Amino acid sequence: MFPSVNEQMDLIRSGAIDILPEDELVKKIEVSIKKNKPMTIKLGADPSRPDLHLGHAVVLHKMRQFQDLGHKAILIIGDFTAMIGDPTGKSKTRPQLTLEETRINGQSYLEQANIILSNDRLEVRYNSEWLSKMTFNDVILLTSKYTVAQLLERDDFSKRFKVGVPISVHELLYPLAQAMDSAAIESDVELGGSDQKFNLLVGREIQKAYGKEPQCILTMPLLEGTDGVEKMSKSLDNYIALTDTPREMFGKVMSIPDNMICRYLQYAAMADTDFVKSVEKGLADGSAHPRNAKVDAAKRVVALYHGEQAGDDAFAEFERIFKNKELPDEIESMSIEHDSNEIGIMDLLVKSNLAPSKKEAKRLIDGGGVSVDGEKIEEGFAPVDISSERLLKVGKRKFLKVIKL
RNA sequence: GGGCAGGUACCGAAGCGGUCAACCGGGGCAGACUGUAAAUCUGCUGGGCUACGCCCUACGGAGGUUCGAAUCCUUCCCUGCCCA
Repeated sequence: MFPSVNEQMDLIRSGAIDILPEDELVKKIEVSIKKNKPMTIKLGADPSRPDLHLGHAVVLHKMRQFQDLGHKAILIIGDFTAMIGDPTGKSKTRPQLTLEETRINGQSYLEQANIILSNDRLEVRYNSEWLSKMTFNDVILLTSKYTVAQLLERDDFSKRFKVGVPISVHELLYPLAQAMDSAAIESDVELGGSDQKFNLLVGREIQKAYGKEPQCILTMPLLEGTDGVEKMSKSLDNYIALTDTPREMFGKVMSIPDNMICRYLQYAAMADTDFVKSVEKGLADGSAHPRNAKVDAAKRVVALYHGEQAGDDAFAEFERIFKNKELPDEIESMSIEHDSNEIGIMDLLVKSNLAPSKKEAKRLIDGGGVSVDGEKIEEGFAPVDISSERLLKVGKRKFLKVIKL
């Protein structure tokens, strides 16, 4: 039924940062094989940000591997915890979501996660199921199992504490709430990003405190965003969404710094380890050209989510636009409402949402970034005749066809 | 409850009566170049106005002093530290 322990461990180890404790995991797998019973793998999902990106995908792919090995995936949608507000991030208090909103977001999360996960052996649970039922007594009981000092061990808590950035009590409770999830579903393994290590380990302790078998934890690296420095996140706008179009995906991968190529090959394109190593070597000794390596990585990422053909097409399009400075295949069009046939270029840019304000439009024009039908606009008040279709270009990659409605 | 230090644009951080739409850094955007939406260099980075000038809104909130405030005073809110 199940692959051998070694086979399983090889796959499980690939790309992981920490597996704690590893020998315990080996034992769990042995038992699983002996009893022919799948392990329960937990992954918590935060439904406050409904757009999944390649950063989330790293751990989802790991989950998929467990599924492929025959184990059972449980996706916990943190609808309850999202209602309280996520503590990660600084002093900003997140807007509280209603239960309804979290459900909608949770649904959207699920749809996107399904791009990667298999539908077999997948269970979805909402943590309000058990967390919302807890009484204050239950909370006291839970919080008595852990100490302030233990909670302050968490890196970001201790840093914030030291520097004097406020920490609200409910934020301290967050790891405990998440740990409750593990106790509730009796997970064997919990997956997460490396920043989750602390929370995952709390899960172990709380499971023990509630008389359950403690879970093992597995952390995956946090993929850097397209800037190559900060971790990928929506708020930093350095992310590649799972639902990005092939063209966007390709372009965004091409925008990563060269030193991120191998990292992306491994964790964004999910290329196998040997291949990544060979590219690494090639780049180091100069036998591989960074641009070509990056193009290859970009193609692979697009292929992973849109198919191989899409990868090739995206490459062709990229060459056309950026190397040959030609026009993209398809350009969106927009009808503009206006009284007369002529409209000032600044107004046109604002109306077509290519600039947020006329000031900004002016800056773009002054900077030489605006052209109409291929001709650079030099003057802010230049009139544009929109009785027939015009091609607007702003910057290197914003194209829009406009015509009077 | 008491004492102290703070709250400035997307973030960090100067400014402490006029020359402040606010130094500087990061980020973002645009340009040049190129091997790419890499790297490097340059410019821009509140809003309105046919506009290299004028006007409006902005420095936690509300009042006040002043010809004039982000800068001084009062009060309120928020945060951190120390003491209880």
